Order: sequence, then structure tokens, then C-alpha cells
Amino acid sequence: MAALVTPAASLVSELMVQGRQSAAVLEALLQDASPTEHAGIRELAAEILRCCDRALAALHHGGVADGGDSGRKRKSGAAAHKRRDKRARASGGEAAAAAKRVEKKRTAEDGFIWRKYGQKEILNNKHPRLYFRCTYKDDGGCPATRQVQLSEDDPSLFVITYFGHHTCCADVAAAAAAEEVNDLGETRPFVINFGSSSSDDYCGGQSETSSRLSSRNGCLLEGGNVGEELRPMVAKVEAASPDLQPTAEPCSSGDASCASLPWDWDIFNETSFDDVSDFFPF
DNA sequence: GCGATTTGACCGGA
DNA sequence: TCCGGTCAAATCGC
Repeated sequence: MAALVTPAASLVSELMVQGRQSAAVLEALLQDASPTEHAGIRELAAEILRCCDRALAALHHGGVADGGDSGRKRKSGAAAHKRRDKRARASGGEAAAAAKRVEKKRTAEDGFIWRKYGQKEILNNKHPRLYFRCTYKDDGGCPATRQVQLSEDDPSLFVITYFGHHTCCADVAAAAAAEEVNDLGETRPFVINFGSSSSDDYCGGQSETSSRLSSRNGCLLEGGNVGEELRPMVAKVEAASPDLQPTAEPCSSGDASCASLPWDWDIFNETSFDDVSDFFPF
């Protein structure tokens, strides 16, 4: 696996390290200040750390997601092939298994822009399952899809199942997604671990239905000092939601507690989707 | 007008 | 035959 050594990759790597350090400091400060309070914010900081870990790992892996089944065509001629593709994935085919990843998160945001293409009531499940594919599927042939469902046990948690890898946006995002983390959380190359790190998250954070966002963003950090950006963002979190309770509470677009993990700092404040109820109207 | 979402229909695997 | 996943026409919102 060749590492990315382009100047841009180097810059991104550097920025990610900075951001990660800032997040680590924040986490430490919160821990020192009040070990029992601000749990939600600490969790947020920890997630930022994990995101940076994965982005860095991805960068140094130099991995770019494979094309996957991007060649899916419209219903016209290749319907049978297409269906077979889907079936293979649905029933846990070999390639599908390799690209499948299940996460439980407090929000459905993950840094990519998704387009909802279906919703289905699932047997013996209170909550419908929502189907999303990458907005850039048509644009760039990005094969990534995901399914989002509220957890049966804890309706405030999203159970998100990812299929395929993003080929549409930043290498960081694509590679992060491509880098399958095993359940044991082991063997993660180039992980500078400043704090907690779990295996189940990857770079994320932009809105779900940010359909009106015109720019492709992925979760690549753009220019500027990540660490500097982090401070005001976190302050906002604290002010808005001390405990970062997810649930289906209404929240405004600027509410970082609902906006979850705004890895894309530049567009964080534009986030329009950040409410569970936006997804699950029940 | 364009692009995203909704939702009923369709398809294939189990 | 049932059920889950996707399609695509209709609808909505900017």
C-alpha cells in the first residue's frame, strides 16, 4: 500500500495532527475540570480524536477506495445484473462483507452527503430502515451506500450500516472508509493515540440532507488551522448542550449538539440536517 | 427549473 | 410466499 506523499497529503496530515492535538488537549482539560460532567463533550472530543486517527491512518495508507460496484446501471438493460449485485450485497456476499461496516452513533451524520432513495418498514422492528446512497453516485460513480435505522434498544442511537467505499471525495474520507477496522480494534497503522479510541467510527460530520450544499466536501479539512477552528466550535457545544443528549429533541441548524461531529469545519454552521426527527418522522 | 425526497411497486433471495 | 433492497414517478422545496 503506497503512502500518499503529495504536498496536499502532507499538509492535510499536518493539519490533522494539529487538530488531533487540540482535541486531545480539550479532552484533558475537560477531564481535569470536571471528570463527571461534560460527558457528552468529552465524548465529542474523543470522537474527534478517533476521526483524526482514522484520517491520518488513511492518509498514510494512501488508500483510495476501490471502484466497487460503481458500474451499476439503470433499470433499462442490465436490470438482472444490477439486481444480482444488490442481492449479493444484501445477503452478505464476499465483496459486500469486506465493504460492510456497522456503526452505532448518536447522529446519522458521517461527513458525507447522502441521498435517500428508500425507506422500508422492517419486520419485527419498530423503526423503518432508511436507505441512502452517496450523492455523488451519479456524479462520480461513488458506490457507497448506507442503511440507517434507530436502535431498538436505544432509539436515540442510529444503527448505520455502510456498504461500499466512497470514491467521490477526499482520499482521506475514501481511505478512511476503506480501511476496515476490525471488531477488536487492532492493527491500525499510523495511529497517534492521544486518548481514547474506539474502532467504530470514522471521519464524519456533515448533514444528511444538506442537499442544497453546492460544494463537495467529504470530510477533508480544508485550509486553515484546525486547532483554531476547534475552539469556538467546542465552546458552542458546551453552551448549547451540556450533556449532548441526542434523542429527538428539536434543534436548530446551528446547534452543535445536534450537528454532532462537524468534521468539516467550513460548512459546520451551514448544517441543516441535524435532528433525528428529520429522519424519523415518528 | 432543478435537484432532493417520498412512496408504492418491483425484483430476487431465502 | 415473504421480506428486504432498490427503482422511479410524483411531489416538494429552494
